[in-house]
Amino acid sequence: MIDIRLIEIKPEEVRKLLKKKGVDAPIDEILRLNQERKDLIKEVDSLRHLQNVTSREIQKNPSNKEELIAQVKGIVPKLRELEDKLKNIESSINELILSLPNLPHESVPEGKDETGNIPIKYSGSIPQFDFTPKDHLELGESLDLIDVKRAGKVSGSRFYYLKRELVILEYALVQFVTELLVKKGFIPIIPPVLVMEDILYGLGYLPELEEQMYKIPLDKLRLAGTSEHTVVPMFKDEILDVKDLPQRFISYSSCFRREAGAAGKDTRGILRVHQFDKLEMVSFTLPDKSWEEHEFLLSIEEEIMTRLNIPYRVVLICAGDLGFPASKKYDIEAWLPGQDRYRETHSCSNCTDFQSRRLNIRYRDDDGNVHYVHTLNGTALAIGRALIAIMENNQNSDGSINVPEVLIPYAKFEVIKR
RNA sequence: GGAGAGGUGGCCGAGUAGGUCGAAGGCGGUCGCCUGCUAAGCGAUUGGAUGUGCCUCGAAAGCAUAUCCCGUGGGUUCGAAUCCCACCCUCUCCGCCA
Repeated sequence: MIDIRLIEIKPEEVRKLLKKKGVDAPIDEILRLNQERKDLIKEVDSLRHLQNVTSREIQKNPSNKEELIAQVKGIVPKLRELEDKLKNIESSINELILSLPNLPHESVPEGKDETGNIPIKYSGSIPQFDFTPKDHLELGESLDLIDVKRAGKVSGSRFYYLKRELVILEYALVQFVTELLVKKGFIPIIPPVLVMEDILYGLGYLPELEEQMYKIPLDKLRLAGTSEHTVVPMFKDEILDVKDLPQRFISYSSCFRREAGAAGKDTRGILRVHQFDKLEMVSFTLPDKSWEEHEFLLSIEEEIMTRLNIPYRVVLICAGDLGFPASKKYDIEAWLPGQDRYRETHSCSNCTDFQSRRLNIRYRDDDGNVHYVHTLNGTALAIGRALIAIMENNQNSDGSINVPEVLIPYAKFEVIKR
């Protein structure tokens, strides 16, 4: 959530930045309510003060008891009334502020939607085949690595069975990435995949992703769409020690997405599915270190792609296409020969203090003062899409697939063939 | 799922016939003193939120002051950590089970 003080001090700047994100913010309404709130607090506080003083007097001077009680009883209804009013105003303000997305960073380009995104870097060489490359499903089915048909029978569309070497390759990827990140100081973690709804409101993903998340109504729980949903809120309502920052996690979990509104889109294969496994990086940092951290997370994503030898490009996401809590975001898109184009495999966001403010995650600095941390998250590897990229980029004319060199020590085989 | 216990400050832990309790005591932390250094010892200090005033161009920080916070939300009362209700969570035992 945006700091209301920032709105007070620089209302026009906030308005402008939100406009960049395509949001027409009710700044004036917020300021008006906030003034009303402050006036009410003054009134309520002075009444309470009077009440407290009188109550103490009753205790000290029991002789005047009856009279004093009568006196206080006079102010109680008024106080109740003002308190209710204050509560209402506070929740109105809250509602308004919570509906505002995070402010975009100055380095974020203008733009309405994904057409405004800017590729800023290309890396790796696109493989040249002297045959028509197959897509991952064709490869996967002929090698008996992917079974979408039977999954449809059991779970419906957009589900799949991963089989044989592809399973081993998933384990290899998990180990490869986890080892790499642990070496860099990340704490490996396997989070719960079910989340309480309140937490998702705190993260700013509900109600935004209402349609996108699986719901378990009986228990008011949701299936996490990414482990960001469960790792970031770990420190809800906590005050961290400055010595523990930055704190970095590499999380491995299944992710669940309803893909509502994507009907008919990417229906082939396992590119867009309801359930997939993902390794996700989450960082908690000092406010003045988060931009540095953002670049650091991106650099790790690039390192992983480079070491897997997957051609990719980095895309800077424009203001209009940023997620609700993100102040700046990079995507990485891998080259997929089966589609003859780049497709998103990673994303990396700096959410600044937007989530920590909502979740009340703070740290105490060396002077003992308390501030909000910054939170960041980035895909280390989305297993399904990584497998697609590996299969399609490393295929041979006979339909076999070469295992990327870095994975061979983990997978213990070099080629997938029948 | 059945039965019971409990949720207090960074931690441990007092506090229920309602009244200066934001909260004893201990540990830990910080700062002093002592010491050649460390330990011990001695002394002091040690939560968060919100508002207002001073300060500032504003914010932050600082100082002062008021209000709120003893799992969460309501209620009773002049007054609640203490009484009542609802909810959440934790623990123990039994049952079931990957």
